[in-house]
Amino acid sequence: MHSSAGQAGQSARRNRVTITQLADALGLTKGTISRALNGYPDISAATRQKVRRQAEIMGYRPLAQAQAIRTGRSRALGLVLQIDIPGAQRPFLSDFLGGVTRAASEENWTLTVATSAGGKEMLSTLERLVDERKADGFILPRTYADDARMKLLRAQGVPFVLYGRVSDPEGCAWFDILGEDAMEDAVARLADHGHTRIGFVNGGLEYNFAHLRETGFRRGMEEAGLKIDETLILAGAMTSDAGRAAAHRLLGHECPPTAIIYAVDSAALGAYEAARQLGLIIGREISIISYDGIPEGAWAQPPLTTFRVDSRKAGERLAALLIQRIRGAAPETLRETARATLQLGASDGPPVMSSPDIAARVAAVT
Amino acid sequence: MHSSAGQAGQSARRNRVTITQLADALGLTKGTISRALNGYPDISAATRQKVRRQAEIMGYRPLAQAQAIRTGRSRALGLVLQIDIPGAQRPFLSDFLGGVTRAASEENWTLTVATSAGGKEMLSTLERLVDERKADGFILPRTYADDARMKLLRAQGVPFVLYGRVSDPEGCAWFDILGEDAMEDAVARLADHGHTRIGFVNGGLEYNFAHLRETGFRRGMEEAGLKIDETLILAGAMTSDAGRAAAHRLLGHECPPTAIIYAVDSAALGAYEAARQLGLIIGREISIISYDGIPEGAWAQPPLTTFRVDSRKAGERLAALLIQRIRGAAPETLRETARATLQLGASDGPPVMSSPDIAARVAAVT
DNA sequence: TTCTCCACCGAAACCGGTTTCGGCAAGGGT
DNA sequence: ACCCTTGCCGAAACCGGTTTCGGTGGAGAA
Repeated sequence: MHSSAGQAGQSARRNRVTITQLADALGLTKGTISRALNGYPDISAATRQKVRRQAEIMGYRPLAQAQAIRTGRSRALGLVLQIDIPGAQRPFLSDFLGGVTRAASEENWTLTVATSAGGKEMLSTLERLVDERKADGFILPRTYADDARMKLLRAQGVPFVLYGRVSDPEGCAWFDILGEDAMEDAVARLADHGHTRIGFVNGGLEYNFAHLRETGFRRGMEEAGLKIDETLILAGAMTSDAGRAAAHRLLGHECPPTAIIYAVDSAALGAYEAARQLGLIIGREISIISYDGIPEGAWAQPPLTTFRVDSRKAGERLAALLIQRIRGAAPETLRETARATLQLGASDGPPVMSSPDIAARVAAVT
Repeated sequence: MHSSAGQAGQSARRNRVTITQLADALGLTKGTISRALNGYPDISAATRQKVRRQAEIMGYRPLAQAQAIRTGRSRALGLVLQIDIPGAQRPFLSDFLGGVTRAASEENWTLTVATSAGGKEMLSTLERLVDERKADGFILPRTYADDARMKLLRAQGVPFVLYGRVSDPEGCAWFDILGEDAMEDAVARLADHGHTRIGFVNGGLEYNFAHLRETGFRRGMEEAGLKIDETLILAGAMTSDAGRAAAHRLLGHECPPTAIIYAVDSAALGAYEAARQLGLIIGREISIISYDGIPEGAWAQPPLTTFRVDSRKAGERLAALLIQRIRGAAPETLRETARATLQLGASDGPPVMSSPDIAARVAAVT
C-alpha cells in the first residue's frame, strides 16, 4: 500500500495541474475558476476568456473523480455486455467498442465495461455500477421485449440508450439499424431476379429485431406482388446448425422456395452446408440473401450476399446520444436509425431451377 | 445541468450509505471508520469487528471516486485495445472481456476500456487515462518487441501486465499461452501420423508470439528426429489471403510437405481455399494443424484441428495479476503461463499421398 | 453629491473519503 | 507512588473540485 504502487501514484501526480495551481497563476480563487469554466453567468466575459486561455496553456483538465463526488457525474459511459448469448454480437464487438470509445473520448468521456452471464448477475452488476457511480448512464444492447435492466434503470432514474428499438418506447432513447428495410430490399432484389417463391428464416422471436425483420419481409413480398406462403416462414435460427436445419426443412418442402432470406448471417452459413449435402449450387440453383455482414460470410464459397451493419457507427451514435441524454436532453428527441448497406456477394442470382426441379433434386438425394 | 439528469443523480444518491452515516450509527468518527476498514494497526480488534459488521449490515461500500482523490487509486483496471490490426483478436474479445470483468468485479474493481487505431493516438489515449486517473493500471494485449506503451507506463510509474511475453522482461508481469508447446505437440502428432515433411506457416514476425511458436516448431521437429527444411518455413500470414498464398507456395514446392502447421487459425483457413483449388482433400491428402481455436475453424469442412486458447481464463488471470501488481506485488512474482488445449478436428491424419504424389497432382492442376 | 442596484468576484462550506497529529487512559517498570 | 510507554480513538487538515453566500466597486438615478 505504501510501496511501489504508492510511488506510481506520486510520479503520475507530479505533472497534473490542479485547479488551485490555475487559480494561483491567474491571481483568482479556485471557486471563480470553476464557475468560469462551467459557464456560470456571474463571471465576466473577459475573465472567462482569460481563464480559458490559461487553462489551455497549462493543460488543465479537471479530475473527473473529484468533480463526481460533488456533482454525482464522472463523465463515464457504462456498457453492460451479455456474454452468454450465442455468438450474435461477437464479430462486431471490436468495431462497436471502437465506435463508442471514439465518440466518448471526443468529449473527454470514458467507457466502463461490465459483463454478465445471467439475468440475476446482470442486475446486481448494474446496481453496483449505479451505486458506486462508476457510470453516468448506460448503453444497453440486445434489449428484450420486457427488459429488467430498463426497469431497474428507470426506477433509479439513471439515463440509458438502447441499441435496438423496443415495443414500449416510453421514455426511451435509441439507435437502431432498419432491419425491416433490409429485408424488404432483399425481397425486392430477389423478385427482380425473377424469384416468386421465397422462404424466410428468422432469428429468435424473443428478440425484438426478429419481429421487425419479419414485418419487412412481409412488406417486401406484398410490394412485389408475391403471395406469402406461411409454411415457408421459419424462426428461431441464430446459429449455423439451426440455419442448416431450417434450410433442410424449406428445401424438403413439397414445393420448395428458389430463394431463402435469412435474418441472421450465422444462420445463413448453415444453408451452405445444407446445399452442399443436397448438391445444390448456391447462387444459381438456390439463392441466399442474409443480414449482418459478418466477415465469415465474405469468404464463404460463394461469398454471401448480405446487408452489412456498420457497428462502428452504431457505437459512435449511441455514445453521442447517451451523452446528450445524460446532459438532460429529452429521450424522445434522441432516436436515430440507419440503413444497412447491401454487400454484394455471389449467393444470389436469377433462378436456373424451378421449384419442382429443386424438389426432384432433393428427392433424388434423400 | 440542473434538469432531469440532476434528478437522476439525486435519486441514485438517495440510498447510498456514506461513511459518515456509518460513523454516526456506531458513535465513532469517520476517520476511525476509515482506519478500521483499511487495516490500520491503531484500531482495536473489537472496534474493527464492530465496524465491519455494521458496514455489512448497512451495506456500506466506499465510493471509489472519493477515495481516489486522496489515494490516487480508483479500483479501475484499464484496457487499451488496438482495433486497427487485422482480425486476430476479434472472435475472442467477448470471452476475454468476460474474464477480465469477472475477476475484476470479484474484488469490486471495474474495467475502463479505451481503443485506438494508430500508435500515436494510442499513446495520447493512454496518457489521458493515466493523467485523469481513470485506471490504476493497464492490461496490454499484443505487445510488440519494442513497445511504446510499455515505455510510457514505465516512465510514469504506472503498473501494467502483458498478455503475452516480451523479449525484455525487466520489471514486467505477464500471462501467456505456451504457443511453443502447442507447436511442438502439433509436430509430434503429425509425426505419429507418419508425416516426415512438415511445413510451417508463421504469423507476423513483428509479434513476439511468432518467434516463440517457431521455436516450438523447431523443437518439435528435432524431438521427432525430423530434418528441418528451411524452405518449408514461411512467415507473415495473419489473414486468410496470406494463408492461402503461403499454402500455394508450399504445395508448389518441388518437394511439397504432406502436412502444414499454421501458427494462426485465420491463416489456416486460407489453406482450405488453396486445397480446393488444387483438388487436394484436407485431412487425407494434406494435413493441417493450427492454433487459436476460432469458431469458424470448427465448422469448416473438414473441421480444423487446432489448439484452442482459453481467452476467458486469460482475461481472468490478467485481471487478477494486475490487481496484485497494483497492490504492490513485485512483477517478477506475477508471471503465469497456461497451455493451449488440442481441439480435435478432421483436418489431419495419416498421409495417403507421398510428397511426389502431391507434386504431381499440383503440377497437373497448374 | 449621495443613494441604490447590479455585475463580479472572494470566502467558505461542502462532497465522501484518507491521513496526520495529538491527547487520554490504562498498563508496566522502578 | 510516580513516570513513561503504549494502545486507541477524536479532531482536524487535506484531496480537487463545486456551489452558496456575501461583500465590494462602479454605474446610473435622484
